[in-house]
Amino acid sequence: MALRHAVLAALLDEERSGYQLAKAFDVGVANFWHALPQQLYAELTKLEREGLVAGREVVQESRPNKRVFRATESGLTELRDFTAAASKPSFIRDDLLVKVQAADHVDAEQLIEQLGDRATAAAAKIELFGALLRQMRGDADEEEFLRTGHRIGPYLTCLRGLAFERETLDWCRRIADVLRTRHPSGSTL
Amino acid sequence: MALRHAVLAALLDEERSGYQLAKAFDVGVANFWHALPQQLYAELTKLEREGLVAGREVVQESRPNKRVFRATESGLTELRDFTAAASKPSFIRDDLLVKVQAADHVDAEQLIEQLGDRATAAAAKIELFGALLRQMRGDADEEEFLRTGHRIGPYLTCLRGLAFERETLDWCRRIADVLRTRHPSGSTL
DNA sequence: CCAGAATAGTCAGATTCTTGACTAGGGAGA
DNA sequence: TCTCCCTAGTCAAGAATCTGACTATTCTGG
Repeated sequence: MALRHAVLAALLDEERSGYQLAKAFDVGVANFWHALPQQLYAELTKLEREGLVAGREVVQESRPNKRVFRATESGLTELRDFTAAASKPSFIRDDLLVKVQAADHVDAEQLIEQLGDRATAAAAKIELFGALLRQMRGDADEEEFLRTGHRIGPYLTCLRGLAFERETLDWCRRIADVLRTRHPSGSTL
Repeated sequence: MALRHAVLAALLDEERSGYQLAKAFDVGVANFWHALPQQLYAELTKLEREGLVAGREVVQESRPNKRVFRATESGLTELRDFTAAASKPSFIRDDLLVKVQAADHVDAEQLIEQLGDRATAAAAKIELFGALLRQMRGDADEEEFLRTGHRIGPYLTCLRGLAFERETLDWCRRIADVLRTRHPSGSTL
């Protein structure tokens, strides 16, 4: 039941359309939750029916009209209740880790390649999150922004995303090194 | 479809019962995949029907009998095919991050408390993973173990788990500090 | 002695998430 | 001009996951 709360959290500070949400919740961007467009449109429909978000039609020229949503007072109440309740523990679920778990039994070169792909993706996210953070804090430095800034929630989750991707990048490189040392297969030094 | 591969990966090196798997895939322990007992028993049934794992009854005294499983040759092939295919990108999905995203709109003290809870859990996992790593590498130091060790797959995923939990712990503390600075509410310094 | 935890599973039902397709108009590049 | 991508959504079906309950036996702590 947390998708709805993630959506509410995203609609607190600004109005967004389902399409905009879909882009924010995309795998390549999301820093606090991930979901597919279909889930988001469905959830918005439910949230609106329950009065937790309010929608508004925006007529546009030269592109399709859209409906934008904002969290209502009762949406905020719902989110506060959610915050008051215990958080579920987070856990790891990652294809790549499964492959590494089986590292001693599978093709090392394939694994190294996949670690490289993941590293590339992580590097892209690091760039993205770095830019996002700079944009959010504006002229202030981080300490100052976090002390006095206006809206720090998104900044804090973005910091988490950044740390996570950095960790991913380091780990991928380290593991690839270990595997290369054990299997000097390519011999293309 | 990755649960089956996670199970196969767990049954490569040693026989395990569903019950043992269930404990290894528990939220508090899992370092490469998480699943509930029900899922694991169901998956084992399917895997055995498809010949990817082989089960064997073990009669026990003073406790219920059990069935232990091991990956078969065709299970290993399946896992190799899985390794050859591209990995799905990993993503974040965490209640606590949703709450932090909404930090500017919810009760700071509750948030700080939850960050503390998560930090405690992370510290416990750090202990656990540290002990696991020491046990796996035995007398060797890490570099040596990773160069010459026998089975490094589980070690590598455990390293990832450890790094992740350390990152979680640091982040929780940092965010709690930030929130305390902005809301010197308790005034119980 | 009795309660509760650990071992070792099973079943049904609901919810959530993913896959894949489909509509429709406008702008940009080859 | 033709095609592809972007905006902005919708629908259906299936797979994966979670909630919650239920059966047995044995060992352990109070």
